[in-house]
Amino acid sequence: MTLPYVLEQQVGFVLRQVNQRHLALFGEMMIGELTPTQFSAIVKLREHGSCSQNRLGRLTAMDGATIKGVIDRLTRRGITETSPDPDDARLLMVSLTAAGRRLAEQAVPCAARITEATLAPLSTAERARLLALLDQLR
Amino acid sequence: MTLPYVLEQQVGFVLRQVNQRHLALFGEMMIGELTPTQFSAIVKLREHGSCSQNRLGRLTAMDGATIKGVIDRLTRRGITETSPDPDDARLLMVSLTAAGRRLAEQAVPCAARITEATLAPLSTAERARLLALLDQLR
DNA sequence: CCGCGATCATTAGCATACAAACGAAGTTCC
DNA sequence: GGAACTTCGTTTGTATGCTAATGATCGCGG
Repeated sequence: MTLPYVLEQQVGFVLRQVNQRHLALFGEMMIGELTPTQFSAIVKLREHGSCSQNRLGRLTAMDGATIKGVIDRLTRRGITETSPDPDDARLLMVSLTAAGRRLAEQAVPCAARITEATLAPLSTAERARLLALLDQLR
Repeated sequence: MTLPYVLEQQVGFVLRQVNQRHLALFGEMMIGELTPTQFSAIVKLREHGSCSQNRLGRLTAMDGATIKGVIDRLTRRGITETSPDPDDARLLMVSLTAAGRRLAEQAVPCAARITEATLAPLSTAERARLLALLDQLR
């Protein structure tokens, strides 16, 4: 006797839907037309000051091809800027512009509200439990 | 005094990474070059026999534009086939081909193993807890 | 039976994501 | 000092996934 396969109870399917809801909330609530990945890059640049493009990708869990597209779009909008590293000709250093730093200041509290909205159905204890469980699957 | 904003502890960021890991496992372990969304469509067609394209999208949590691309690719590979509904000229009915049904039989147990691999770090009780928590955020 | 709103499929545009392949540039080891 | 390996950035191709617009069709109310 085999357990039935119920798509709606599979972790991958549920994960995709939870992610969809979070993405929708992010799209509604975030300022400056920032996407979650663009916001991640900005946060890490704010912490690290300046960073090579690939290293920024590792900090934000994006591969080289993906982070390049993200930085290209942010740079086109004047939020980030790039320059070659004088000591290592392979590296493309990325940093926030002044406008990017101003945007980051406003975006971080906004992102905190988005996290709150995403987790709204859960109590404080449940939120901690969820994060701890997800962390093991990372 | 404000809590610091730690990107790595935000539910959206963790969710994206867990999803990445699941997608990687899916890519390694699934047969027939099926992606998670393609597999979802196949499972639902197997349950429902035949289904309009948009309704299939609702069953699998994909919007009209996305499900169309998925079905186009499956049809191009001979896994699904489409036909107009004789009673409602707006509908495009989608169903599995014989090859699609054979593939579905093998893919479902494979998907069960992928779910198992994704949840491997958790105990049975933890898995149930995680699913219950995620379900509330759907 | 006619208009109006709803549904359906399609298309275009944008933004992730990953794999694979490439050349350029470092690093290590003999 | 040179070969082998690694890292980095880039490009190409494929697959989601969303929004918005479009046109066809359906159902309902008057």
